[in-house]
Amino acid sequence: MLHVAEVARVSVATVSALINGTATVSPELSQRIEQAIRDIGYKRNAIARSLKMGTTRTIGLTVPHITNPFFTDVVSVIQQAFDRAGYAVMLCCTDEDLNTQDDQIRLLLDRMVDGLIVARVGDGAILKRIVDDANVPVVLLDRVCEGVDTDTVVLDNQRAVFDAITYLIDLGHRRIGYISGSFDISPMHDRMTGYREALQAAGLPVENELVRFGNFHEVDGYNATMQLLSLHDRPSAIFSANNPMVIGTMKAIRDIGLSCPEDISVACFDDFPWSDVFQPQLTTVAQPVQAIGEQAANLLLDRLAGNRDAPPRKLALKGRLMIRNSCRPLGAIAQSISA
Amino acid sequence: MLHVAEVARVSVATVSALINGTATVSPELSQRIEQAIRDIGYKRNAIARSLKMGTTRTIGLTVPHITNPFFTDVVSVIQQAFDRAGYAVMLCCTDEDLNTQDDQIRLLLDRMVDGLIVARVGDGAILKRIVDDANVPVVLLDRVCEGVDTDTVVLDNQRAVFDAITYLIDLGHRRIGYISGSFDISPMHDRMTGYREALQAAGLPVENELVRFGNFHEVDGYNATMQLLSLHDRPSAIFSANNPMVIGTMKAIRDIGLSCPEDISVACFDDFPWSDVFQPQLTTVAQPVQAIGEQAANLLLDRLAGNRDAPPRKLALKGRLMIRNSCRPLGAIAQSISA
DNA sequence: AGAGGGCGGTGAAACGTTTCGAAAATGATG
DNA sequence: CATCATTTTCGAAACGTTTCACCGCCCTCT
Repeated sequence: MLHVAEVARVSVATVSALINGTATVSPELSQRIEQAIRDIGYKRNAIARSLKMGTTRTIGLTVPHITNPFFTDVVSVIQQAFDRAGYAVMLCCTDEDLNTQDDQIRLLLDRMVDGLIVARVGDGAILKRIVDDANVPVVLLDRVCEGVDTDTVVLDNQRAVFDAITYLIDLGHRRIGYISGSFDISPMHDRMTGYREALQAAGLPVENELVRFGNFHEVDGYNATMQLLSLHDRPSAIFSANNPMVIGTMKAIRDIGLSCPEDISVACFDDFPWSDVFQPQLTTVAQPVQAIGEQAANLLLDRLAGNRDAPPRKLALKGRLMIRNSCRPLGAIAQSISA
Repeated sequence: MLHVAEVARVSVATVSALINGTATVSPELSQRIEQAIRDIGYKRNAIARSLKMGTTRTIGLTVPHITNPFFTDVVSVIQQAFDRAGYAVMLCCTDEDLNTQDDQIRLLLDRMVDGLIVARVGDGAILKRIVDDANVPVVLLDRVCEGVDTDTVVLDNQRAVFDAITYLIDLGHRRIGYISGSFDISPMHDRMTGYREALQAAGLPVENELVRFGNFHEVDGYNATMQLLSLHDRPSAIFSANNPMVIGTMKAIRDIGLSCPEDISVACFDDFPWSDVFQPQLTTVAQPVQAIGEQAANLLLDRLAGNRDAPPRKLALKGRLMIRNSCRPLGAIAQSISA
């Protein structure tokens, strides 16, 4: 900029004024400056600008796994939204690990991101502290966090699973296996509650042996399913509370020599692009990923636009049960249908 | 830092020296400074540091679509690699659009990223100019670029498709439909060449009506497949040169009332996590995503470590044909198998 | 005892912007 | 033509670091 100013024979203040339109500069000087900018190929240094302005026009986004199709889609939507608004987004994957998450949030905060969208991992205590003394707006995505009172976008997980399990019950299933992720994130807790309540509402017992826990990965779903299928009285249906784990479920079913839906019905959380192309077409709870991503982006953009003092806004969106052919009717229901 | 210096009754230079370990500071002062840092909750401002140092420890990464599972995986691997090295990564999705790509690369360059990994889109001319006058190392991913002479990691696309088509031919297929993305990116060109050469090597004609072009999206695959299937003499197999398009292919096959592999065989580029769980299990060309991501990261990290003058390095990795059950033997071969 | 060499510490310049108050130029008015 | 108001331009400080040249000080060696 100094160089431009010299070539155009003006002061740097004038160049800055022209570039930012913060003051009127005469046509004559404008032209000289613009010419100089072109000649030199000048590009404004956003780092220096950020230092002075105290804003980077960059936000941080952390998700547990980008390969989980839910997060893939949400990241994609959020990236587009901020791109439109002229923001860059720094992406971090925490790999469901608490320490990694802390490090990454600190990394982002160090770099003076203007805001943060976090699909958090683990206990919220550390996150709360980090967020409190960093003075940037934060929106929590997918997972609420006790004690962190900030904008939030989540799914109504309890209701969504309630509906899915009720659907299975209506099909005649009585023993329904349930594979959960660990309880330290809210959706897993809420989904489990939905499972329990659906059973109770139908007068069915909640049996501990039918509930298994895994760490969100395919292999966990595989192991959990193996355990469920080797029960003395095995379930006739399995619901997996997350998407990567259901792959393990399907592989376990295959490896044990059973088939879906003939021998066992399967449903899971999170839709994916291939779900209605291959057999079996998986019955899933689809999250409104577009809406979730957009709402999260909007909440943050609104804060960034200056609306700092509004009370925290909590959005809970509705999931949608996508009924396909991976769950079959059982018992009396099946007979009345085939009759 | 000024504040810390005051509280610890030392100069800022000493604080800086301690934090960075660039000079020895006496145990006494060290302790006072560390205490002050804790008391105040001081965090070094990475922006000011970047301005002074001329490095941001941030890299830019642009991909056409993060929802394409190939790019999802590669992004994930790259993110992890740079995370380990203490770099942040800014992610941009260009949506296969040239202008978007230009804007985003400029955005990244403005923000003074230390390096760039680009899965480019469209013609390389503008990219070349942008990259030339920005003075940062660039590695090209997945797609080479005429005239831009820089580090590159690609797949040996021609060979990979050659093998896949040859496999179909060996199964007895003679009329093989081919759905390509547009030719302005190198992989599509090379894959097409592989298709042609495989046919020629087998003494088969390359028929124009069997080759269709799309714009990488599911809907393009759908339309192209519809066209292929309504040919007077329709192909017995279809190869899709990209992954999202094959979803369209499968939907078109279903909608037209055919089934795979009984009526038509299907294979495609890019493996995905569900490919061997559902029916049909798709035969795919798997790219070594882990290696591709790591190599790209390593090339860039090496440049960032100071190795600026080494001549451009071009890596071509091998794909792997994952044979599953979406392609069936035909004619004499089928009979000899069933005999 | 004086010279030389490390060591620990500091002041101040520099990175490339934005911005504020003041100065200069211009135009309008009496 | 002097005065005032308005518009345009500018100088310099500031943002929060790093770094370089320099300065005491103490130790060691002749």
